[in-house]
Amino acid sequence: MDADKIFKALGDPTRRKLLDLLYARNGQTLGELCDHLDMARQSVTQHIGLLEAANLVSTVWRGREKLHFINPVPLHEVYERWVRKFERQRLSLLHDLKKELEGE
Amino acid sequence: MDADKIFKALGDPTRRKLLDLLYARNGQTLGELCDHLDMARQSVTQHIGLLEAANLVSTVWRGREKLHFINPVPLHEVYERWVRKFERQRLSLLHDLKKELEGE
DNA sequence: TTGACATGCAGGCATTTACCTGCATATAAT
DNA sequence: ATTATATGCAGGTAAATGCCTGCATGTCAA
Repeated sequence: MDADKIFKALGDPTRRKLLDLLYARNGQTLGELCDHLDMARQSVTQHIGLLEAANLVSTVWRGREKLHFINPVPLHEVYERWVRKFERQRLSLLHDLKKELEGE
Repeated sequence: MDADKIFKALGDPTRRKLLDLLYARNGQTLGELCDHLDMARQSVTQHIGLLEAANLVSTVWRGREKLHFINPVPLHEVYERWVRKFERQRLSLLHDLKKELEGE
């Protein structure tokens, strides 16, 4: 997994909205996705390009139409590497802070 | 939670390394963190500023030293909103793709 | 076969980002 | 008191980013 591409792809509201749009209905065409976004088609294409590069979206051509599908695998990998790892610290944080404030 | 700040904060290798450094030993000072990074102190300060803005790192002053602590809460919120939501689609993706390739 | 439709490609511009250097401030140590 | 240490603040630059417009290509439909 390429954490850099994944997080950068997710670090933009338009691209997160694209994921939500595909979550609502998977397999939409570029044009359909554009209908929900207030920007030029080419800008949407660029955003989708980053989502594809991060492997968050896969596409299939059907005639002249390009269909878009969510790929949730990278999200899960992000979870394994960047969320789960840090979860065990959740409860200890306050404790650490207090210790430090008391001069340890 | 501010997804934008969180993902943008995570979308940089230096900042992810900072989180890993703090995971290895929580409560490090700025100087200690700088020792592991090959860039000017001020650059590290800026990176930490973004991590703080995303609430991924909390700091405490002890005299002239600034101590840094991971806050894993935003990561968990990211998981709830951006990973868990999409997990149920994991198995259905291939099915969707095949359906589309067959002309639905 | 001609026109309409869905998309790609190339390039241009303004903003943001990631880095730097130089100087200032506050705390600790001698 | 004076010096050393830890950090902040201000500003400058090059590269990356996000948006656009104009034109090209390939597919469907009349």
